Amino acid sequence: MKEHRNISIADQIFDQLEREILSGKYQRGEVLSELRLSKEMDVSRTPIREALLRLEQENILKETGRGMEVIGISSEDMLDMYDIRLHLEGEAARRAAGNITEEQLQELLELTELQRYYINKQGNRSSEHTKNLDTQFHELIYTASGSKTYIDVLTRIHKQMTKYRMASVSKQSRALQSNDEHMAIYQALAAHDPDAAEQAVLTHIRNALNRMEHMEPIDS
Amino acid sequence: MKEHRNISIADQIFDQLEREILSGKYQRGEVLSELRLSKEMDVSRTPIREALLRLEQENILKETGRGMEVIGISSEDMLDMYDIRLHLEGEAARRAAGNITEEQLQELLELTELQRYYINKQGNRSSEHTKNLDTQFHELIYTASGSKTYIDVLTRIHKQMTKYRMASVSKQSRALQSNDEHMAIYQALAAHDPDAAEQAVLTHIRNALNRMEHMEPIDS
DNA sequence: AGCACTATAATTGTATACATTCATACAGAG
DNA sequence: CTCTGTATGAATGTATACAATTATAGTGCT
Repeated sequence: MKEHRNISIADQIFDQLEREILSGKYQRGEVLSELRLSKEMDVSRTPIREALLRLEQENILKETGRGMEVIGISSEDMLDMYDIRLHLEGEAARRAAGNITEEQLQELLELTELQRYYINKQGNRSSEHTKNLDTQFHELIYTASGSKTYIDVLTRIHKQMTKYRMASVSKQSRALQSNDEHMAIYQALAAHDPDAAEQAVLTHIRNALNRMEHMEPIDS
Repeated sequence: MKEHRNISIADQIFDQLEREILSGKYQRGEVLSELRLSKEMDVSRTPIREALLRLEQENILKETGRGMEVIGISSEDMLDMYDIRLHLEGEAARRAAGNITEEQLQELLELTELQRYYINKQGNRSSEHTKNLDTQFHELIYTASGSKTYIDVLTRIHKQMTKYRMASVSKQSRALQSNDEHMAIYQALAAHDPDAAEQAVLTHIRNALNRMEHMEPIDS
């Protein structure tokens, strides 16, 4: 089953810009101009414009009248997003427990183990890898829920949260705790136990919220 | 306080297309071509393309490889959306009960009474008016919740549901029951009672779900 | 020195031209 | 009659040209 659409330049630019914004290359408040980006990337304004438009719809950029500004997410917004995840992600996990395939379970386990490896390694971009793996872990569970609507809503929210979390440092001990929780989620899903999966996910989100509230944002 | 952005042609086309799709002018499965639309509306492809792109991001259109197809929402998707609303809209109502202004309450009451008028009138476009007022009613409550995140998530979902609901006929008796429930929600909000507001909203959604499951889709 | 006005530069919004892909229909051969 | 190949048309994707708005800096006047 092949995709019916080739990867366009606009798609690639969208992915690239999203990565660069979420990873902090473009700081909060910075204004991106179409012309500047098109010169930097050596393409015309058209695909750049398309990519910026999509990023605006994802609440990652905001139109200001003279360019697209990298959105700042307030800590209040962040709390709301955790709140919504607490209301939705347990149900998504319940569904995933019933639907997840052996192949998906295998991938979930690999993501978890790889994340642990990077946390222990403590290398240069280790923190970035750790967070990317966290995103892949949760989005895989959303996918396994089998519900297009749940996938859409939760993926959008998780992306926005990533942008905020990227701008913070986290201690190794907390990262290890989070990784343990991922393993617990994996085991509940591997046992196809909806109740256990729901509880493991809710515990993980509550703890993540707690960890965030005790984190110091970096200056940069 | 004026907006910093003028209403562009692309914005207008986006609004117009969304209305036309949600109201059923373009049927599910129909493919919209940029060139055709640009001729019909006598503008260039550029703003058309931008509008279609935004509609795609709202899950109202889908890229097919040879045009944008009007998305069909399955009854399964519809159930998921009700499910998510049951998980989120109670909390939004709780918050609204605390934040809603007198002016918003006044508007809520007017929307409710106007809706009752149209239901009783049973005119030509009465059903369309009724549903538009329903949308305005719920979106006003989302706004009153004061949370950008709740507003975004719930508004998106409610829009998609509207598209489905527009394609169904509903009996006058059920419309009146729904309107009664709106009035109950209004009264709970007017009393600034979070518990009552949550319960009234949850009851309304459960009943709406029930009403939908007993509805006959029109053929057209 | 300060203020106002003008000119310029930068930016988005829109139109249009060009490239490319893909489906479809038609014609010709077997 | 069927299959295949080609040509044509329609659609998107991209580049570029043009219009209009706005911020900013500079200059001249008081």
